[in-house]
Order: sequence, then structure tokens, then C-alpha cells
Amino acid sequence: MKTADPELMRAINRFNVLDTIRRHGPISRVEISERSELSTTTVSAITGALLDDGLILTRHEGDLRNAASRGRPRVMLELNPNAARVVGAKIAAHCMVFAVTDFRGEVLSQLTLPIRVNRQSISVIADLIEDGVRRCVVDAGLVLGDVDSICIGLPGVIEHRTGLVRSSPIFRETDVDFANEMTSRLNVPTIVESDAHAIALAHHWFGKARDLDDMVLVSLEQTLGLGVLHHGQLFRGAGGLSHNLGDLVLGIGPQDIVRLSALAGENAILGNQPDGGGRFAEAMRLGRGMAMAQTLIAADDNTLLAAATRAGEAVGLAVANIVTLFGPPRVIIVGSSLSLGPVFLDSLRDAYRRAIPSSIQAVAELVFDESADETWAQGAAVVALCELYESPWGTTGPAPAL
Amino acid sequence: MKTADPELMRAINRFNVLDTIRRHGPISRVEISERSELSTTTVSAITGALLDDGLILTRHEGDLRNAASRGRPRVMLELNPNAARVVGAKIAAHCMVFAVTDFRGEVLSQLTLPIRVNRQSISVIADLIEDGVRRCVVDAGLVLGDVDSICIGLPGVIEHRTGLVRSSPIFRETDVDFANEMTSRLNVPTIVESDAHAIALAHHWFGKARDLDDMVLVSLEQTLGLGVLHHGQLFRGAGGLSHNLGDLVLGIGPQDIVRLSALAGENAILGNQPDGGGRFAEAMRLGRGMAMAQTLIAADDNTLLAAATRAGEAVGLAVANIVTLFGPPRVIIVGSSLSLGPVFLDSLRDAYRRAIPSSIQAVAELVFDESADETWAQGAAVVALCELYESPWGTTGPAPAL
DNA sequence: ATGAATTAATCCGCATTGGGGAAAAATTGG
DNA sequence: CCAATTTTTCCCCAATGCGGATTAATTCAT
Repeated sequence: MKTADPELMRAINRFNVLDTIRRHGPISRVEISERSELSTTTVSAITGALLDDGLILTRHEGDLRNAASRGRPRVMLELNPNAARVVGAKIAAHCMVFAVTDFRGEVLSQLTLPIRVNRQSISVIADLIEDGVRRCVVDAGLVLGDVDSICIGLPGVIEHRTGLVRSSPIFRETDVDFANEMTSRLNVPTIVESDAHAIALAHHWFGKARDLDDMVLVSLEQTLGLGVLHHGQLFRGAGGLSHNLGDLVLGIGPQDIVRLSALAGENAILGNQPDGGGRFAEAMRLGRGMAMAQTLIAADDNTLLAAATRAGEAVGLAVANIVTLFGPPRVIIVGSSLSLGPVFLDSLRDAYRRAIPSSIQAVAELVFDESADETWAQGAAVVALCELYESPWGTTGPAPAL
Repeated sequence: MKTADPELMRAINRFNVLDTIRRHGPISRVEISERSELSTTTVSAITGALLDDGLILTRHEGDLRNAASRGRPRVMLELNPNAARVVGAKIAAHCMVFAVTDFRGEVLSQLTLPIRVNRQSISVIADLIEDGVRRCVVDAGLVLGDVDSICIGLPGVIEHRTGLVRSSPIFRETDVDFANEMTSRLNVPTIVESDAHAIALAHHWFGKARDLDDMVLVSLEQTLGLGVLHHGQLFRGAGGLSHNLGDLVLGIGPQDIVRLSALAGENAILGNQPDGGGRFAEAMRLGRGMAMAQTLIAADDNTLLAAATRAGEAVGLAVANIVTLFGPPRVIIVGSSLSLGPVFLDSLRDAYRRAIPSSIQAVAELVFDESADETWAQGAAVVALCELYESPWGTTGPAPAL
């Protein structure tokens, strides 16, 4: 366990204040004091330091409380958008999305490349990502030197702490040290993170978990991912690695194990068609599999209806198990599979309702969200920002040189 | 989030020192300083306070390093066994076990009552527990007033934070405020905790997880429980409640959901015998079901062999899923079902091996442990001790009155 | 306009904490 | 009995957060 010295104390309170300002928009010092339960004196000292460091800005308008109030008006504080820039990327099998954001996590520029990276070599993928990052940065009117940090969101099992990609459907190799690879290519600190963790943080900052510090997110893309938020922080496994939900076992056949990915993975839904799997081949290669499936389902394609129903059922059971283990107040379900439509969703909800133990039935609510790809990239950017927020900035340490 | 003031700093470091002393037996100040990465000055100050508070003792012998060493000899510090007394209890359907321990968690007296509390009314159960606690305390040569805290370990879904027993196989009612009930009966602060959490902490302090701060424990008793240790602390769900592993869904039949408890619960293994379930009725009532099953399995009872095999398989799959989600370096499996013997264990191991994804195959090791009932009660006592360790003791706060 | 009332933010001094270096304490070896 | 050595404590410093007094900036009443 790390030792508690004044520096840690400072870092904790500083983060608290910064996070309060981020969450509650332009906010006055008194209100920060109320929300964070720090004394006004301390808030004043910390905000002073944050102002010196250029992380926040003052604004003399926008005091929302009863306009006809006496006394000295409050000075509102807000994040300085220009305090930092980060790049977030979401890499999927058929598509790469990049987003440059400011210190608040607001997107400055965005770039979607519908490129199939699936099964390419590492260096080719790294080339494409490097290119995308550079172009997106230019689009934002910046140069790479302005960027403080980059986060690449990938499907699969990612070890955030070490920067290792343990296994990913878009990499042929396993145990790739991708964070180092990209850091040396771009000469900007680059980290990797599970795409599910990225979208989970995006929802925590901007989406459907803004009000919660505990929740679970299930992502249904080519890979089935899980993000657990615990006391406001991502719950990373003991080794700091992310989970692969698709590996969950849902039953056991006469000979073989039935995994979730075999019932609800993108390939499972679209790939096992009776005509030998060729029907979707072209659409899937282009990343349009789910859109095509949606069309066919609307036309009552029986095979697909059955596949979607089965997939929904499997996911419903898996979600029930996750709720049993984590007991979150909310489960957010995202990903391309949602576009299968009501057939899938109803089946999912129904299976969940049957599978959830009655004793914890009321604990969790299910929320569905069809986020745009941009949101995933933004989430990756948020992962990078989170590290910046916690990092020891200028004034932490000895007294500022006067 | 809680605000960081000097008091918190103190509490953290104080806990660190106390925990280091607990873990590493009689230990000198210098060694504490090395292990905790606190300066010798700070260690000296904190140990001084701990000595003043009577939580630790000095011992002038037992310096183990090279005996022929020059310089001032080290003064060894160790926990003061008499600094506190707690009572831990494990309540099962057919048996109640109590243990009084000292501040170190060493058992002073122990009491096993093979009483069937199953389906009794709350007040009867509370009566029995009250009686057991009182008798065990007397056996230890103490009176209730000497006891600082009590922890009752129960099967089921327990909300430790609020003291609520959400649902338990030994209670007819749900949502029982059992902590308050026992506190007012005994006039000693009493908390409740899941029995699985209790045995998990017991293993962390004394058993097979002494060296680990992250691990998962699976308990296979009448109820199937789970305890997750995360960074040295019990991972309690968002609401502070414990998990019920038996509710996990392992598959879906034509009409109904197949839960783990239906395949691997005690009742499932012993109860569904072809002769109508009567064969074990008497043995089960007496809590001897597993012992009898063991005998029958040794005699090649085919029905039981099949049940044990099926149960082992189900648990193996569930454990694989848990490893997929939590990625712990070790899984400890405990509980009465282990006494089913190699048939069960082999089946479990085999199913686990088949179900664990190859990408994380090497992450976790499976460890089996047939702990005595006493250990469970000791674990409950440890839960109580943990809270005492973290509580702000005397000197924390204003300067000590001189 | 001017002063009283009111609210926000800051300044000053205090208590507490941990850390570094010097000093004291308690040994062994010659 | 003194030097060497190692542990422990003592003294002082820097940093933190907090409470109370003070200053700043506004509205309201006259």
C-alpha cells in the first residue's frame, strides 16, 4: 500500500476539486466547498493553484441562483479547455474512429476510417492508426506536439497497466506491447485500453451513467466486452486487465462448451447462415453486417430471426449473471448488435427477467444505448484525460517558485 | 468521496503499521519502516501511539537476524492479544459455531452447537445465537463486557453495511435487520456478514491467501457463496451486499432456467434421489448428509456418483466464469461439498480446464481447502477485527491529554 | 448618493502530519 | 573503558487543512 504523506493528501483534494468543477460545469467556490465537503479556505487555496497552473478559468457571469441576491457575487470556475489535448481512438475490425478532444473531453475533430484492419499485420495496423491520429490532429488545427496523451481503445483482453494487448480479434499475434509501439511512433505518451472500458467511461462522463459512481456496461460488438465502474473507478482485474465477456460459459453440450461468443458474437449471429455463410460475407467485410441483418429481419427472414432471438436470450442470461455478481444499480448495454432491433432486445429483456433472481430483481435497471462510433473514441480520450487529472501537476510538491 | 485531512493521513499510516505488525509477527521498528516505506521517525511516532493505546507490546528477545550483531539491539513489537476480544459465529442450517478470539484473531474458546435452526423463527434463532455467544464467552473466561465486537456469519445475501439479511436459507423472512436485533440483545456492537466473506478473510489472515491481496473464494455449502478480495479488501457489491453464487444461471432448458444451486447445491446433490428424497432426510436433518454421501460414493452408489459428477461439472464452469470476470491469481474453493471426494473434485477440475479460456489459462490457480467449522467462525471474528483495526482509536484526534 | 446589510473570497494563525538530520541509547569488540 | 555500530528518539522544517477574522463586492433602504 502506498504511504500517506501530505503530497497524497494534496493530490486527493486537488483531484476532488478538479473533478467537481468538471462535473458541475461553471461552479462557484462556495458550491465546490459544499459538494466536496472541504472548507472554503482549502477550496480557495486549491482553486488558486489550479488557476496558476492554467487548468481552470474564471467567469464572471452565469451565477444561476436567485438573480436578485445580495452580497458579493460568486465567481464561477470552469475547466480550461486548452489545458490539454488528447486523442482517443476506437479500433474495430472494419472501422477506425479517432477523436481529438480538449481538456473537458469535448470533441474538437473527428475522423472515421472505414478500413478493414482485421488480420492485418501489427505494423500495418500501427501504420493506419498513426496516420489516423496525425490526420485527426491536423483536422483539429493542431500539431502532434500539442497533444498530451493518446489512448487507443481495442476489443479483446487488454492489460492497461502494462500496455499489453493480450489478445484481440484484430491482431494476429498475442501479447503485443502496443502502447510502447505507438508511443515510439508518435512520440506522445500512448496508452491502450479495452474499448468496453472506454465507452464505459464515456457514459460516466457524458452519457447514461453521469449520476452514478457504480454501474456495469456490456458492449456487444464483434467482441463482447464488459466495463465495471466501482466507486467511480474502472474495476480492472487483479492484473489490471480487462474482461472478455464472450468467453463466459453459458452451458455445456454433449461434447463441447457453449460460450456466449458462440451465441451472441457478431459472427455467430451473422455468420452461421444456412447458405454456407456466404450471404453476409461481403456485407460483413464492409462492416455493414448488422445493417443488412436489420433489413432482413424487417423482412421476416426466419433464420436471422432465430439467430437474433437466440443471441438476445444468451445475452440476457449473461447480464443476469453479471448483476448477480456485481449488483450494480444500472446496466448499460451498447454495441452494434443493438441494431438488430426489437426481436433481439425483447428476447434479451425476457431472458433477463426470467434469469434474474427475485431477491435482487429491483437492484439493477437495464438501459440500452446505441452510441455513435464517435462516442467510443471520445471514451478513449476520456481514459487518457482521467490519467492527466490524477497526475501530479506543476504546483504539487515544493512551494511554487516566486 | 471523503475529504483528505491530516486525520485521514494518520489513520492510513496507523493502519499500515498495525497491519504490518499483525502480518509479520514480532517485528522491529526498522523493519516496519522498510516494509511500509514510512520513515523511521514516523514509524517511531505511530508505534509510540499504539503502545500508549495498548494495542501493541514490546518484546526484548527474539531478534532473529545474525545473533552476533553489533549496535543497539532491535526491540520487537507485536500485537497485544488483550487489546480487544471479539466473537465470531458461523450459522449454518444444521449447526452453529462460535469462536472468541483475541486481538490477533487467535481463538480463545470455541463452541459447536449441532442444532437445526433451519426454518425456525427469527426470535428462536436469535435466542440460540445469543445463548451460544454467551456460553462461548464464559468458556473463554470472560464476560460479555470484555467483548468489543461481534460478527455473525450467515449464508445468503447479506448487506453488511446496513446489517440487513436480505435473504438467507435459514430465515423464513427476508430483509431482516439482524445486526440491530443482536446488538440490542447482547448490548455489544454486532455486525453481520456473508459466511463466504468471513471464510475469505480467514484465509487472507491465516490460510491459503496469506500472501495475496487479490483472490477469489468460492464456498460450497448449503448455499453457494463467493468472496472477492480486491487490493486487500472485500469487494462488496455497489450496495455493500454479498453475492449469491447459487443464483448464477448455467443454462436454459426447454422451459426453465437452470441455476447453479439446482445442480451443485447441497439439496441438489443429496436431495434428488430416486427413492423420493427420503433416503437422506434423516442424515441431512442432522447435518450429516455429506458424510453419508461420501460413504455411499465409496460404495459406488451410481445415483450419487452421477449427482456428484454433475455438481462438480457445474461448479467448474461457474469458477471458470468467475475467473473470466475477475482474473484472480488464486481461487480457493471451500465448503462441505468438497468432502464428496475425488469424484466431485476431478469432475470440477476437468470442467474448469475445458471451460477456462486459453488466453487466461495461466492466470489463476485452483486451491481446495476443507476448513474446519471453527475456521469459519474465526473468519467472522476477523471481519469484526478488521473494523476495529480501521476504527479511529484513542489518540487519533486532538493531542493526548498529558 | 450614501450607508447598512449581506454574501463571497482571502488572510492569518494554529494544530497536525510526515520527513531529514542530529543526538541519544544500547549494544559488541578490542 | 573507549571506539564502533546500529536502533531509536528528539528537534526542527515544510506542507496541509481548518476556524475565525478580515477584506471585497454587491443589493437594498433611506
